[in-house]
Amino acid sequence: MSNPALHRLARGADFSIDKNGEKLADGGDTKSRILDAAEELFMEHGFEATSLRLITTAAGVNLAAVNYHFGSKEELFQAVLTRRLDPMNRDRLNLLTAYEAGGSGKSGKGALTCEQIISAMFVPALKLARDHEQGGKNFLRLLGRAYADPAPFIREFLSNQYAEMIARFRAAFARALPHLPREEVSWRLHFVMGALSYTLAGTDALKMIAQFHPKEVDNDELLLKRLAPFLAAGLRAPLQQASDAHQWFPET
Amino acid sequence: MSNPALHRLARGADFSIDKNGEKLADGGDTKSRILDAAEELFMEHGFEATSLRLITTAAGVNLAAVNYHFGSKEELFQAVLTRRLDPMNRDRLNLLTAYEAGGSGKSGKGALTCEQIISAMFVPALKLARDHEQGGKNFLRLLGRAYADPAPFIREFLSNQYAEMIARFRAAFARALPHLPREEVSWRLHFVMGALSYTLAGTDALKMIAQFHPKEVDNDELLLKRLAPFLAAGLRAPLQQASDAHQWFPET
DNA sequence: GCTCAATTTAAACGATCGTTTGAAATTTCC
DNA sequence: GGAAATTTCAAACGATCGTTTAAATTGAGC
Repeated sequence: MSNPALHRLARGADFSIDKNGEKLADGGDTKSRILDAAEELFMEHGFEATSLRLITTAAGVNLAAVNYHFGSKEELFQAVLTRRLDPMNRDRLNLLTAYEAGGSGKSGKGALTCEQIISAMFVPALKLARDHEQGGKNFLRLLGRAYADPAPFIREFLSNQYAEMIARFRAAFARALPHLPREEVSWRLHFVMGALSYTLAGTDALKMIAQFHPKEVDNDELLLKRLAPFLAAGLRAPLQQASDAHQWFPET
Repeated sequence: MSNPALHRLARGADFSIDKNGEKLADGGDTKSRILDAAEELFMEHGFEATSLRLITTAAGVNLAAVNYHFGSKEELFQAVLTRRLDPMNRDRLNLLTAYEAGGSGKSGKGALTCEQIISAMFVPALKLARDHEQGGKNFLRLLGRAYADPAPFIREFLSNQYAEMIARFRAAFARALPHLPREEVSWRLHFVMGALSYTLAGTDALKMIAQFHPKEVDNDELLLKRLAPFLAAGLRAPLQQASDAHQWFPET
């Protein structure tokens, strides 16, 4: 076997705490411990500023374990994202399919409402924010930051991961908003995804604005329940005519 | 003089191209050349992934010039942000003051419309996107990415830079939307700033969605003219009642 | 119990990082 | 034009990075 990255066959061992109980190493096998520690540290410091030594120390494993089990630091980062992003986007597609099969849309035959489509996007993210005790919320913030990361391998990875979901949701919004040109629908979908990812990632910037209500800062559920009506109203905004553009910005 | 970082008194030399015309070193003195190169490279690769050797080579200056003129890599990054962010936010405040002095608001005595407030936020950003031949657009993308950067010194710097502007615009929105609770206004302002920063930063993610119209991708003016009506509609959305929350998300 | 593959371990690799140093070059001021 | 201050320069600093190596340890199958 020349490629050590191919040795990743799980053995099934499920030990718990470290033998001397020193570190905060989580339960599970080596790969899971690395993924859990990397998820939290990548979220906290970003990809470039998080060293493999920091991750392996927090996970209570040897430094070489990352390259043995995942191949490289970049592949570890992709594995951290895939572990939760893949099921979340699959849930989104399944939810959208279920809504479309129900056929209770109000804006045309077979078309869903904007509220239903937004719900299909947000509910799986909300499930991630609630279900896991701490891993889910860490991941949502990590995902929001990955969206803004300039590293080419991250951008390409996310493009591939989201391609199918984007296509399906753009088509759904186009049916829900038949009066809008296709490109306007694309732009508004972009705004929705941008606001969602930024909101989930921006816990720190949030304190700056909602400084009087710090108790809500880490409540992702309330956050999404405020964001969804905001975005639904934006999606239904009347199309801006070229002759009205002057009301927004001065000429030249 | 014990502190070399205090030697930053401009001499006023304004030479142009490198003596052998090799690099793409911009005109101006050493400090300006460093700032220009750093602005572009920080935008392209992010803070951590951009080395001082890359910056100084692109600027055509010696490696030690950064530490001599700015003190450290972090102080250089803050100088890059301050150079354009400070005038932009001052323009925003002046524009808001001018609108308030005009007193042509429609939603109450002395209150501005959401369109006017959004215009005061967007026009200075739009000016930056148009006026400078390439530096302004580079900076807007850099700023959007700085918003999502987890580095503590970046987050603290931005909080201080934006504190005054946030307070003024929150008060303006609160007067324009008197029926909304103060905390709801804070949330919606957060959504507006998030969508703006994400939109200005996300040129790459944008290609993923608006794939059929790549000619518009780098047209920040058209982008903001589509985003502003979207956000104005969101700001005016009716307040979500607690009894209506079930329409968005399932219970438990 | 032995074998062999899978995993873990300690140690080191070469490369690159931000920063510092002291001397050389340049500019400023009188 | 000479003295002093400022800026540039080549070189090196110690530290840390991701990755690799080879030996030690572990576990499963016969």
